[in-house]
Amino acid sequence: MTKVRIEEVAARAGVSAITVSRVLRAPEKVTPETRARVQAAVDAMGYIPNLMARSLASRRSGIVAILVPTVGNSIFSETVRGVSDAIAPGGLQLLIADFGYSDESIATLLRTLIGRQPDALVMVGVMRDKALRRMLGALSIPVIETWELTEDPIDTVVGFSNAAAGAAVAEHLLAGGRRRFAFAGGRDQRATARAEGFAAALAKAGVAAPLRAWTGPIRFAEGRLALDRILAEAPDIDALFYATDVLAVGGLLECQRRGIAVPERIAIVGLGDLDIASELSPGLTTIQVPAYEIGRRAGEIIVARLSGAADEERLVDLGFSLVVRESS
Amino acid sequence: MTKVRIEEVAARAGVSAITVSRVLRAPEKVTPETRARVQAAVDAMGYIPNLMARSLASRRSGIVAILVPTVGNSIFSETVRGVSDAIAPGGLQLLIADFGYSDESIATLLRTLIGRQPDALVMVGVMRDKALRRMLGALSIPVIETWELTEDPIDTVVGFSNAAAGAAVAEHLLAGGRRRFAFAGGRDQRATARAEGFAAALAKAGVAAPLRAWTGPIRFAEGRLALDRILAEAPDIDALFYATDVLAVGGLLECQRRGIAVPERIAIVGLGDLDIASELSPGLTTIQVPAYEIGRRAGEIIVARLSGAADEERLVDLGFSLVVRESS
DNA sequence: CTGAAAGCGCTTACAG
DNA sequence: CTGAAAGCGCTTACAG
Repeated sequence: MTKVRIEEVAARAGVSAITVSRVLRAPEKVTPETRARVQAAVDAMGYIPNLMARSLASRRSGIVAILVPTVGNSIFSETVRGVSDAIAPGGLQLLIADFGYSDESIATLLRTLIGRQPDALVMVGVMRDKALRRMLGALSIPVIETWELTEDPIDTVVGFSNAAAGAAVAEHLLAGGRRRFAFAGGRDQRATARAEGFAAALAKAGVAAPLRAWTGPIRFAEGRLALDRILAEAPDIDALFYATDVLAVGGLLECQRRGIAVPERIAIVGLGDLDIASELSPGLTTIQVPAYEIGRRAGEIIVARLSGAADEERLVDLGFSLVVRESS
Repeated sequence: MTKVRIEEVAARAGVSAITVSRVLRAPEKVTPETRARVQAAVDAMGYIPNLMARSLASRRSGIVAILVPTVGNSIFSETVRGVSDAIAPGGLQLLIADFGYSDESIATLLRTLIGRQPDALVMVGVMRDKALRRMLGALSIPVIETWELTEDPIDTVVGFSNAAAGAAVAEHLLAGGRRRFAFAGGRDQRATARAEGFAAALAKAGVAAPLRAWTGPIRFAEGRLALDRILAEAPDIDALFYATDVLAVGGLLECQRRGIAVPERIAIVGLGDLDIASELSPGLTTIQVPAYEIGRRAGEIIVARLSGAADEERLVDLGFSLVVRESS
């Protein structure tokens, strides 16, 4: 297939290139007869418009860029799916990049994404870097930060309060009579916020600061190892909050294996409400977060803005909810 | 930020646009002094090349398009990650689209992806539709089909034999003395191939055909429901093969809940070797598939081909392995 | 080693 | 309702 260009379709239909272009983008502006003739030529020749050329000429790329910590199995793929579902009907396409949880590569990735002239940008997380904030703010396209909240978004932020989630877990565990706490999670912004909210609520209640266990890449095994380390260091811990469900499930299963009674001897709480959380016995108490909804809402905001809607709120708090099951 | 164009950078550096372009793409062709002057201008002005214009002029988009059943939590995201890891060093970007397991939307999605002039295309699955096969074949870019095998790929296929995997499970279960079999899974090509391989091996051994349970969207709950239906219909089933681990885990947990002894009363086998398969007790016997490696290899083939390497094999069988744990 | 000209394949803005 | 001209921001291919 030597690629068909718009001029060739036009020649076949006996019209000009602009008319073909109109039939494809705004058919109502063309008489039915012309339209039919052009459409027939398009179909016969298998013409597929070159979107690169269209983007360059129209200054509209039709691309939404999304930057995620990892394009792998994880709760973020639900957010990606939400964005995809929201923008697909509008004919927008998704350009995806992952920074592998490595903050250094963010600047480079962002520049490459921006070079592609996206009509909007979605990122998991809130950008702290001043220079990058300035660069993104100057882009004059919708820039949606997600999965956290901030009073000062670059443009718009869609998420929930990770600190409040941590506090809600602390209050729940305190109400259940727990007194010796631990927190296990990684070093990223969101886990840190959850840990801080958790610790602050505990401090307010006058109990000892939680033991902090650091985890590596998010996998079930990391949750298991964190549990082992925590119990080795402080055997009397009676409540453990994991930054995410994957870790919590690993910890819960390890308890089953070691014969540690949950929730009697130790309460376990996660965050994310993965499908599996409710399938285990005991079921995992967890913070349910609107992962899909965050993406969906981000996508909807983008579609609205691109079709000329005025900016809505700059801060969209989608909240979270504590789902109490048998593990606490 | 009013966008900076290459002409403006050139003016500031006192050179022509082509020289700026060279500094960015082939710096060794420019004298060190000129290079430094241009680079300084680029940095000072925060110039980011317009990749749409570059793509149009160079007829190289730098984009790899990937079509997946769903951009959600699933084993395919490992494949996406593999592709991403392999192509990122080469500066290629990933345009992703999902067809939500709905075959009708594939043609439309494919045309939009192709309109973006990708330098290569990866798809999960093997394309059967004749017209689409012809269209993709005529594209003159690498087209990699994955997750299955076929003697007649459009271009190159990277995967493993789903039928052989099903047969391997059957043989393992037969060797363990099982005699009354069931299979649970969806209607997609891969699940179907697994079911067929499983049934064929059973037929060869002279045992009764397996009971077939159909499942919906892949979730733990679907595995649980399939188990319930199977045992209601045929209480004497002693071996159950699920098309994927998510379903199998759901079934395994349901057995625990209902007090059905695994593997004594019923053996359960999955496919995928998700992290959680080894964390459960009993551990889940499963077929380990090279999900990440499939993507990685597809990406490597693309990178090699785009840099002028001759075609390697058109059929890359990455195999699978049976991981026997306690559930069978 | 550097640059002027032409062109990539569309759409915009203006006419008629 | 339809089209001729100009231009989107780069790179290719050729000169010098």
